[in-house]
Amino acid sequence: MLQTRERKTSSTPAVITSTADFARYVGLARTTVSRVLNGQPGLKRKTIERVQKAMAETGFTPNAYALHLKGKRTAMVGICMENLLTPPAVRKLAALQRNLRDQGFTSLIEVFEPGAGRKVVRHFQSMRVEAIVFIGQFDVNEVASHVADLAAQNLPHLFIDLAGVPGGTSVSLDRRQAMADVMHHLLGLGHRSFGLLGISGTMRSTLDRLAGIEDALASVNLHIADATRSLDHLHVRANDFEYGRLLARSFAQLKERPTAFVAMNDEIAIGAMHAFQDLGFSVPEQLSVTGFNNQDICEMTTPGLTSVDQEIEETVRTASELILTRIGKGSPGRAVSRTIRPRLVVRGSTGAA
Amino acid sequence: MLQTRERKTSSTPAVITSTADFARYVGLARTTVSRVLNGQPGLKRKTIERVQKAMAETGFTPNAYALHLKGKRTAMVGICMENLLTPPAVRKLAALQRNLRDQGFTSLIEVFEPGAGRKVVRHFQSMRVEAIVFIGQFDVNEVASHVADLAAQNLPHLFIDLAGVPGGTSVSLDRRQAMADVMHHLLGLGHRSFGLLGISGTMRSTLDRLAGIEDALASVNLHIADATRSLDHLHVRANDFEYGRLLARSFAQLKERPTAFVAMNDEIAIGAMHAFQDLGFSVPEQLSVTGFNNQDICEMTTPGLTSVDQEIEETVRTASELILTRIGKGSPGRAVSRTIRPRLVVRGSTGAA
DNA sequence: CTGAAAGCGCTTACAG
DNA sequence: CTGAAAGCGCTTACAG
Repeated sequence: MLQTRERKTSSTPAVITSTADFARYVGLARTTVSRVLNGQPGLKRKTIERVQKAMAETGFTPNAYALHLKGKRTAMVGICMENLLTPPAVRKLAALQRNLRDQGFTSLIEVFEPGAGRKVVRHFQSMRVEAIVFIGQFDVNEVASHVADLAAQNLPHLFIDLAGVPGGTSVSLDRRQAMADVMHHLLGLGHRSFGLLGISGTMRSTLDRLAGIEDALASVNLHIADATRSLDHLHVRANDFEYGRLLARSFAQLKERPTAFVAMNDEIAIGAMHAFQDLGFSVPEQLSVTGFNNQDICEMTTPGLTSVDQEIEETVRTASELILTRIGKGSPGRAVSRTIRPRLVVRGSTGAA
Repeated sequence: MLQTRERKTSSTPAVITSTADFARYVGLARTTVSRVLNGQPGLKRKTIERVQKAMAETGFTPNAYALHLKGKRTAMVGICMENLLTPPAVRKLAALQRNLRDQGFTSLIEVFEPGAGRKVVRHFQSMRVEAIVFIGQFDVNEVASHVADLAAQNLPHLFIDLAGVPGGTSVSLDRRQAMADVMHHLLGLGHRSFGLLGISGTMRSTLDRLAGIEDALASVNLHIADATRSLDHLHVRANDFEYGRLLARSFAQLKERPTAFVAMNDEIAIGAMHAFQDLGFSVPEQLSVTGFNNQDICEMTTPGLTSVDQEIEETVRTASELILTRIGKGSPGRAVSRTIRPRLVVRGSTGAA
């Protein structure tokens, strides 16, 4: 009793780091304390209260490392992010983290840089996460080797937004369909010549988009090489708004200018639309512009920006269900690719050719 | 040897979960494997290679929980986020995570919901993080109790963007100065009547902003109650763009309309500016608008939006240095409040009254 | 309720 | 290089 008093009034009480210390502090056996901490039956209410009071006083928390060593589930999921700067990716992260937390899981979040991914995956494995989720675009070959590793470790994984990884399970927007929808909309308005803004490169998602554009053009007997034009090679992509602006200025100087511009994302589209407007072109009377992601800003431009909604809620809901089921089964299961249907949102930035 | 072969060719090899299993697989003693894993000297190159090959084959990772139980540092920092939806907060998170990772630390990221914060802090403690960083605005009283807890546990903490927590160490933008700068700019342009957009409530950061507004007005003998007007109570804040739009429409109906509008953030400012323009007001000829955060979009509106830059790089650099120093010392140190000087960026949305 | 013991997966001396 | 042993902080029977 006296000892306890002294501790409490001491200005720098020794920090309690183990149940042994803590049991001594409360004046109970380690075993008893452990039973209280784990809510086991057959304890006097007074004992329980004593322990709870002491926890509040000392701020003691049982060491998670010892707990999990003893076999308690880690209830952790590792999340590999392409980056934390792309708004739609962060929205997916936020939604996923909320879903996982609601089911009692903690998220370990790491940015997964090209080439340094192995380190992240290893770290997640050493933390004995119960699953790994990848959000964003990654190099398919690099990531395929991780998929094999994880399968060998019996660890479920899931790609959000990256389809086509051998052995990979994924939930992703049907970008091919999305671009076909955009193109059909523009073709229906009479456009036959298209400027592509930022849609280039070898990333899987870009190839999917180009395939969708090709599909739609083929349906009216146009060939993508004839009907589209890209000036992406002329500028460096840093700030997307600025990139869109630069691309638009270059397109404006072209002798045979496309009548419709299809952008990689909303930022590039808005940058381009503003640049065109500054140069005296009226949108959509003289030219049409489309974005991608349907962010809040699309409502804020004049005219509003036609864009594609990713249906993030549905994507993340599907992803959460999939991964939680697999965690529950304790097995990665077989590779599955779920596809989310995009939604074209038409606004004032697109009009008749 | 035969046994090893069998394992390797078996279609579902038993998952190796401990150094004991692994040592058996390689055909070495546990001690030897452990020494290789920890890069200790005095080992034959051939032995090292054997172990490395086996690691690649099996994907085995030593259990982090056992490592840390043995006394290895966790090298983890807990980050409590107000939310993952505010772009500047996420940018701070991204920068902080990068800085920490460069120093060998892993970030545990959790959203810290009002009232449920204790759970997050406890979880971080149980994971034996070496420090806890809070990013964003929180209830000062709630958070003050955690500060006391952490001090008792000898755990360093840091608030990014929340000053004024008793016992708290913080790095934060001088919002009072920021708003004084904005107001001096507008006063210099001849404005004497101001509409406040979204600057209301009892959060510390809001009080700081109002104090800055008051300071600037006092310098020209104006009283804040006379010179400013808020209509925040008339609308619900959900989508900030939309909120700005709604507020502007209400202000437009006022008989005595302010000539300058000072918004909580860029989104509200842009929403308001667009609404005013739609109603036929020209900006900045008939009225001025200012934002806050200086996001990329500020360059994208017509006219460009005058805004305040948070100097995120400097903020996060200061924060990283502070927290890493304290982790290094293994002690929370005494409460310190570092202040970051904001930078007013003047664009076309502000002009003479 | 107490107290002694075993064991989770590691590392680190220690003797061979 | 091997092998046996101790110990990190827990939980869980087990005997009292």
